[in-house]
Amino acid sequence: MQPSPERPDVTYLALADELEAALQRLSPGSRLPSENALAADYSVSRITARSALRELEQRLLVRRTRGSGTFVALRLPYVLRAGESPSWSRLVADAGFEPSYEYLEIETYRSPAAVAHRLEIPRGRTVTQVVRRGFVDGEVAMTQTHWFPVDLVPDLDSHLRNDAALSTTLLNTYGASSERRWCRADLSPAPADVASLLELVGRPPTWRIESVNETEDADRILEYSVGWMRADCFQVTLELGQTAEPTTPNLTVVEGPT
Amino acid sequence: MQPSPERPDVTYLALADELEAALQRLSPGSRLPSENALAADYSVSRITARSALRELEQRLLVRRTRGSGTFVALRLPYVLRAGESPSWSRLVADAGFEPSYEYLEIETYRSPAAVAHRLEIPRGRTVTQVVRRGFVDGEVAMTQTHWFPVDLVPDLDSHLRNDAALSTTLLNTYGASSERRWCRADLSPAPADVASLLELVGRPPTWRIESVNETEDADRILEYSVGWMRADCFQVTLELGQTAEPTTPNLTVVEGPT
DNA sequence: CGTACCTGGTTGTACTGACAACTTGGGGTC
DNA sequence: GACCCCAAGTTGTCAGTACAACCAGGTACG
Repeated sequence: MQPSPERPDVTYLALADELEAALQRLSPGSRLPSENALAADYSVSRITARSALRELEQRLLVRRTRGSGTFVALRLPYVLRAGESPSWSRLVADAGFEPSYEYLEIETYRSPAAVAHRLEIPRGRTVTQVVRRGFVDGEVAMTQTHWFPVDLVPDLDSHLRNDAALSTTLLNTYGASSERRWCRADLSPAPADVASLLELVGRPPTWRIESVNETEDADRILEYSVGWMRADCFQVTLELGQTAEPTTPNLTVVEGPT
Repeated sequence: MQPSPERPDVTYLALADELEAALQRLSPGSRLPSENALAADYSVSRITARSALRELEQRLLVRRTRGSGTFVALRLPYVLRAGESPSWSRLVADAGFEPSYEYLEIETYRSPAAVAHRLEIPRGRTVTQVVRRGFVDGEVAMTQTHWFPVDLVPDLDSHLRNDAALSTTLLNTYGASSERRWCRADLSPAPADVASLLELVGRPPTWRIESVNETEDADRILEYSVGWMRADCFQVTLELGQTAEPTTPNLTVVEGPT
């Protein structure tokens, strides 16, 4: 019927492609028809409708929550580039959405060896560990664990109660502005505990971002953090060098020679 | 029974976790028991066994091929770092495996605007397009499309027939050594045509890597390429700055304060 | 007015069964 | 020896069914 490219002969993939096309007109957060409704509309079994929705979920286009429904995913761009240390809340706010945090734990204790090494402090020195979750528009999107040397940021606990934003707290309270010393990002299945925090069933791929920030004068390490971001919430892009503007032409489609 | 952490109460996830633990002892390429065998061994239905294997596939741990079986995935590290332009075949060879290429198309035609812009040549100038697939140990792992200005690399076609390795052809035939000017990587579902080349059913996550290489003297753009890599074949990592050695401690697991 | 409960709707899991599509290896034929 | 064909084994798809887990909104009750 449609001038669309060859639909696959597999029912659920054809349905997924059709739904994907229809998704373009919907705004993030919109609700899709239920599995039963789809099954009835397209005269397929619920199994097939489910498979199509799972395929869309794997394409990071929709987000499903049990008991509630299937919703168009909100996916924010997140570019990792040399020389830039973006603030997560600013990034979300710039995209026009409301960022918020939930602080799960703020504790001070003796640093384990791995953390001390990253912070470049003697092993056993006390550090403050902060575990938090970030929400975009009320939906869980990421979780981070930060470590700070206590002699640089004492009583972080009480300050965070007044001001939820970590970076502004650091700046206002301690005058500490952080620059990124290094960071590393990869895609790995979230460990079970992280998957639970991110409300992910199973262990689908998530972004793991590990970074070390130093003080503005590059004198000491201010912060070491490990974060996990839902791949269906962020379109993470890694850039090296001065790149051209991004375009997504169908370049791999062979164009006819002329 | 085991001192293992809390197994989920969901049957297929528990089975997936059990199989994942067992996978550690297997070498890449090994074959797992068939779905029917697993169903019988663990007294579950084939549906449940399938779900567990699909979960492992989503964790990028196994690779399944219809009619053949389920095999332990071979996942090579692929690090993107400033100042390094790794050759794909060397990377694979260094890991101790046999890289090989299949050249799908080598054609010369007038450059479309998007490509000309990347190559920094006037639009409509002739370019040579090379489409190839890369195999690791006989399994499809990636596909790339390259574009070259023809005045820099004329008759690429005939030279590639004698020497399948693109980079050595460039070096030996044209004396052209390439340095990376920039590159960009992100995770996106492969378009239908790419998914077909990579033998992926549906459109699971794949790495999209776009890069521009310049001549050694940084005088001109030698090559523009867009590649797609199977996420279950490569553990892509981006590193910015001088990073510490990678460790994967369970850092997000809250350690008791002392 | 606020809280607790219930109820309908939605997604998640699990089972059974059947057939399709594909791979691999063996055996037969030329 | 080379080639073709067939059969067994394996994964992929689709159907129907049932129940579990969870969410949200409305209702009843204190």
